[in-house]
Amino acid sequence: MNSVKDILRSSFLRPTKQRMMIGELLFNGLDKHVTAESLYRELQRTEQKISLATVYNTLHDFCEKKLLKKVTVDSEKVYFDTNTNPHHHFYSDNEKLLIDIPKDKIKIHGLPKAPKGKQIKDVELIAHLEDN
Amino acid sequence: MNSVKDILRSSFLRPTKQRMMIGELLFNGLDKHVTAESLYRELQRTEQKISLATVYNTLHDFCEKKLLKKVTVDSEKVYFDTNTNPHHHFYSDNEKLLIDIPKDKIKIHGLPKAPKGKQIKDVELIAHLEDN
DNA sequence: TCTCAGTTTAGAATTATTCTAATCTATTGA
DNA sequence: TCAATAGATTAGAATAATTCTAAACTGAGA
Repeated sequence: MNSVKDILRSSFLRPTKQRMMIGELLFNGLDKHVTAESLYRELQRTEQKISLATVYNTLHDFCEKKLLKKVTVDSEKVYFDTNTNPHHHFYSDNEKLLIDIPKDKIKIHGLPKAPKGKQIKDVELIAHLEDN
Repeated sequence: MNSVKDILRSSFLRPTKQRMMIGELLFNGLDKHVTAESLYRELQRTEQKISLATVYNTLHDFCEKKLLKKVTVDSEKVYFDTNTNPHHHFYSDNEKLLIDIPKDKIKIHGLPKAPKGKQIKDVELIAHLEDN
């Protein structure tokens, strides 16, 4: 089985109560987009209280270990995506809502090569939505 | 001639000293990427002092009038792009540097249609760079 | 069980940005 | 040209997301 404890272990993160709690919420198989704030609020409802600082620390630790992907689509806050495979997003600026677009749907042609001394690390495509 | 004063007038913005100064710096024909902070620093060097609040106000006003385009690539700060035509970007996360990619270079195929009730307003592609 | 490096925490600090309320000024109509 | 006023500018306070700090805590190996 691929328990949260195993996930943490294989990323060399000590499976502390707090990390376990956060892991349970995030790694249940479904793709999720959370912010530090939204996750913190969700955690508040449980009995085990976790500080906001720990939520930030944990999200960053998970990111470093590639268990999460940081998504910057809105200057107001940072989203963390449990889908770490390459893929793209719809984003509704109004509702602050992120929706995944599977990578294989989209084909990008003609990307120029990176400037000297650089290489392309990641291509991010965001289709901004508006109401119609 | 297409002076800054004319640009402001045709956007129904009163050509005040401050807006003129900022316009002179931004609309000299070259594509520029600025942040409120970088523009403020640039303005500090001139004799006419402008407050940071005015820089923010002006950038937002220019944005509303489509004289600038807001670019969100980094959660730390917001960039404003004098190139308001559709186009894409390279972004070096290390150096915090934005580089334009002309739109016609890149072809995007297979974009799914927007969710019900929504339409695509704008497609933004960011190729993140790393050193090699 | 003991120890300690790694974690968590509250609260302070920082940073970008927005707000507020007072002051100033570009425009317009007389 | 001038006075009135709507729109702009400003300093500084306020806000919000995030990071930092230093002290207290804890999981895991000896």
